[in-house]
Amino acid sequence: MSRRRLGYLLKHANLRLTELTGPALEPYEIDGREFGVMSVLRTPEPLSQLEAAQRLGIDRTTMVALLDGLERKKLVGRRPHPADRRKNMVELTDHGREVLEAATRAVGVAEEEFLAGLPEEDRRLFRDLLDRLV
Amino acid sequence: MSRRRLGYLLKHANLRLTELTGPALEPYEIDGREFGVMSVLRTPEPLSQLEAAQRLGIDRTTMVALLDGLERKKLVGRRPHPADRRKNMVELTDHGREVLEAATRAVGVAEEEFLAGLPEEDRRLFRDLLDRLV
DNA sequence: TATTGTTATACTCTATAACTATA
DNA sequence: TATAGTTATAGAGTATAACAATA
Repeated sequence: MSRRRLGYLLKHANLRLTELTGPALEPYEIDGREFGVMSVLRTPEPLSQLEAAQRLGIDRTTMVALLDGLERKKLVGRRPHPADRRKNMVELTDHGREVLEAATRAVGVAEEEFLAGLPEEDRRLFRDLLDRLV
Repeated sequence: MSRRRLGYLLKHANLRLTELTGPALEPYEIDGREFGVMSVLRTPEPLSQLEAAQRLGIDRTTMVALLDGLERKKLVGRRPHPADRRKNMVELTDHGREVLEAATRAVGVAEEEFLAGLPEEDRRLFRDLLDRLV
C-alpha cells in the first residue's frame, strides 16, 4: 500500500500531466490555461468574462489577462453585451473554433498517454472517481 | 460521463485538498509543504538536504528556505555530515517528531474528508490508481 | 449602491545563475 | 573538476485594492 501522501500524489500527477499537455499544445501556440478558457467558451450561448472565470474557478482579473492574450492571437473576440453594457460577451472566433478542435484532440492524446499505465477499464474508473471528488 | 478536462479535475482536486489540509495543519504552525518535508525526514537514516529535495521532487534551493523555516521553529536540525563536510544531514528534533505525529493524524483526517464523497472501497481504489499514475 | 471590466500592485512558489566550501 | 549548500534574482501565476463605466 502506498505510503505517499495524497497531496504529493495529486501535485505530481498534475505536474506529469502538464508535462504532456504543454508540448501537445505547442503547435497551436496556446498553453494549458488558455486551452481551458477556450474549452469553457464552447457553449451554446456566449459567456461574459465573469461567467467564464467562474466556471474555471479563477478570478475575473486573471481572466482579463488571459483574454487579452487570446484576443491578440485572434482566437477569441469580445463584444459588449447588447442589454447590459457593463458586460463583455466572449466568443471563439472561427479560427479559434478550428484551433480548439485540433487542440482538443491533441490534449486527448496527451491525457491517454498520462493514463497509459492503467488498463482501459481503470482509466475510465479513475476519471470517474476524480470527477466525483471535484 | 464527465466533460471536464483531466487537467481541470486534477487542479481543482488539489485546490480542494489544500483547503482541507491547510486549516488542519494550522494548529501546528506548519503548511503543507513543510509537512511534506517533515514527512520525508521520517527515515531510518538521516537524509542530506539534497536527498530530501530529490525525494520531494523540488529544487535544492527551494529546500534551503524550507529548512530555514523549519529550523527556526525547532522542528528540524542540520548537522554536518561526518565524512563529507559539503553535506548537511537533516533530522527531525524530538519536538519535530511529536509535531509530525500529531500533524500526520490531522492530515489523515483531512484526506478522509476529501475522499468523503466516495464509499470506502472507492477511496482505497482512487488512492491506488493515483499512486500507479505518479 | 452594486456589478463588470480594468489596472496597478503585491504575494507565493519556484527555478536559474553565480558564489563558497569542500571533495 | 564536480558536488552541496547558499544567496540573489527573476519568472510564473495568482489575488487584492482601487477606479471607471454602467446598472
